[in-house]
Amino acid sequence: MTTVVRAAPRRLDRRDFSQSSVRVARDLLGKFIVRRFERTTLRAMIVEAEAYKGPQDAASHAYGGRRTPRVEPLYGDSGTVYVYLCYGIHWMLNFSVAGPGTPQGVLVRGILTDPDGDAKPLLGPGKVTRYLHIDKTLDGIDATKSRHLWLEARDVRVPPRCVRKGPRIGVEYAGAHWAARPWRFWIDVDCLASAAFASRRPS
DNA sequence: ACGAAGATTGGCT
DNA sequence: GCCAATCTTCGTC
Repeated sequence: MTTVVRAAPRRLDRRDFSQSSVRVARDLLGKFIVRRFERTTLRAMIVEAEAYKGPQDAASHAYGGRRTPRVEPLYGDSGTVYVYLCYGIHWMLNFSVAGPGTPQGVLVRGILTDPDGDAKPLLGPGKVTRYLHIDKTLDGIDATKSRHLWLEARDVRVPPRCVRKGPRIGVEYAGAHWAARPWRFWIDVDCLASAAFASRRPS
């Protein structure tokens, strides 16, 4: 008889969000978003995320040190939630990272939903927020403390060989150089599935 | 006060 | 591949 040791979920804390945006974007792969509202709890695994570097990054809302009311959450403490409306239709979910006063951010672009064990990929930042019921009311909250939205590390191992990276999406307006930076990270879910299968077999 | 643009998505040619 | 939807935000006048 085998015993499966399952670690308790660990809520991501200030330190987890305090690294550079590129590092956090990579590290958020395989982590879970937990969203609570009206006696409902939704959980989804992050499978795609993008890094924005702030003042130096022409694709960032904080480019050139821009500091308007909208982007203020980016300047907040690590783990502050930044939600904004895109094209008047879609809410974008971001986390401020790299420390207070440093407007780096990570955009969540894709999740794996888990309704009754039937995991299904939801790719696209607008689809992510629609599924999780995320809107402006969550803008500015602290994800390390909130009862409505936080992140968890659970028993999911993401083999490095299953991680892909490439240019960010929809930022051509920032110019070829910044649009080409490989700061979008995602999990090859097929690779992850076969890795999980392999780990269950004797070596 | 005005207007252009946007870290997207889905539908149609 | 092209384009409309939809509306807040912010630069400019």
